[in-house]
Amino acid sequence: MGSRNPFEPRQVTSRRGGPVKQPLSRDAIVAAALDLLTREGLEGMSLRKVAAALDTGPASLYVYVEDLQELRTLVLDRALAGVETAGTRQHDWRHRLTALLESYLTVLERSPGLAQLAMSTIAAGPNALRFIEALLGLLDEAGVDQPTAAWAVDLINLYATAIAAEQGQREPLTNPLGPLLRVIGSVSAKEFPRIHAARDELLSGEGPDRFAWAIEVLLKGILHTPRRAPGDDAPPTGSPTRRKSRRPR
Amino acid sequence: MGSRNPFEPRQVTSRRGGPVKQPLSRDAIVAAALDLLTREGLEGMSLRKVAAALDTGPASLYVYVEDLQELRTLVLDRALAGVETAGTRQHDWRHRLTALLESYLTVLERSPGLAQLAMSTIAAGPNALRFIEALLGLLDEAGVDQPTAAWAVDLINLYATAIAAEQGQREPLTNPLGPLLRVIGSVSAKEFPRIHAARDELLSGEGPDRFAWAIEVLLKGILHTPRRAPGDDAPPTGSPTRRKSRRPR
DNA sequence: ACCTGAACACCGTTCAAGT
DNA sequence: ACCTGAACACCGTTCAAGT
Repeated sequence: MGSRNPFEPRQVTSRRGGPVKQPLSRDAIVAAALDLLTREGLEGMSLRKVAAALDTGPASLYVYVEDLQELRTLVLDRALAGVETAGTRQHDWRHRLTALLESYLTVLERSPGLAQLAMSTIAAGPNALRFIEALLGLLDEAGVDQPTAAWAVDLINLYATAIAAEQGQREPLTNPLGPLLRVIGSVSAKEFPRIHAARDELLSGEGPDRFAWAIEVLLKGILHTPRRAPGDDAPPTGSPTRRKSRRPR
Repeated sequence: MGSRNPFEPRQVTSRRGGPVKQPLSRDAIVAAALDLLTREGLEGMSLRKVAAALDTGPASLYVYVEDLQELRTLVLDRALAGVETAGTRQHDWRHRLTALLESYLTVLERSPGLAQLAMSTIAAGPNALRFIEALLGLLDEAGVDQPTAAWAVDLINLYATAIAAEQGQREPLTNPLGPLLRVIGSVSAKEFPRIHAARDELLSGEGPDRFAWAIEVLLKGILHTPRRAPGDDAPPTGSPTRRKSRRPR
């Protein structure tokens, strides 16, 4: 029909009848991928489907994205933009830490497969950094010394991610039952007496209650396990190593 | 050449020049799959490759195995057979708990991709149950009450699995550097002052030291966070719930 | 009952060819 | 420089056909 404007290339009606086809860009690709992930899960976020959603072929994406792994990293950080790190000034650090972690969990649970992706991706984008920065701030407020806080961030982050991944895993399944604990109700008292005896407790508890309990455990443990004893400024010279290293890394 | 004996069907020299081709069986399939997983990682354990290793076509496996997901579950439990749950009588519960977890970790690290598999699989086979039974026993020795121990098992198990999965993830990568922390060395002091200040601490520490510290955190936290206060036999009627539920499950 | 070849509906990635 | 069709080397799963 009209002449082509090179600055707005190929204004074509989209397949889904949307207004206009966006020109390809890294951002558009990541946005489409996150949309697919949210609607169809991790398996649904293939390069071919992302390309199809953008009305192009899979080969076109390689201009903007190294490979699938890089796309996943970008998608994860884009999703983490939804994590609330602001934090109301009103509450104490404990409330705000819980709120921060619940926000993180909510974001991971909103897109099925995102938590799985978070478990298998390095995730050092700006939004992951913002999350870590906020965690460090709250631990500082809590009175945790810096070396301890540094490791604690890792522990908390890993646990929260793992919880989300585990819950995401059993969402498509049947019941609101436990994680690796479902066969447990019918376990033999002879072979596994303790599991049998504790089977009701093993299966009890809503996810959020367990999460809140676990966070309490982590915080209480962190507050009572400084990497250096309170008055111990210099690293000990005798080096009373905790345990023998399992292997060098 | 000779006549075929129906009880030992198809005695054919294996592709790899091994002695004889085993008749197909669930056990042989799982063994071949675990072998592939150990040697080639999670991607290498495809149904087609397992079939090829057994000198047959992929369709043949479906006689013994429901689908890939079931095969993964079986492979995981077979691998967990390597976890040492016996425990020497000599040491205290703390030593034995650490030894148990290190055995679990060692098994998960021996086969690259196994930890990932453990994160995405329910794993309620006999060997997973044996591991849980042992954990419950040690927590009981430690004086942890049963309701607390039940949730603690889940927390410890999830953390250990997640640690292994994270470490397995960066094994094919370059350096002995941190988990989501590598860009962190060059992070802007303006944008992320706390990360910048703590960057050395964030990157410090060998994997085993961090793991030992984390286990100490978990144990100390668990010992100090009973689900019910020590003298509190009945659940409280007023139900002072910890926090509002995020959503029903 | 067990096994299989062939097909189906997918993958990620590459590359020569087009604009 | 950006985009693409076609191909390559894979997937899991199904099914009719063989023994």
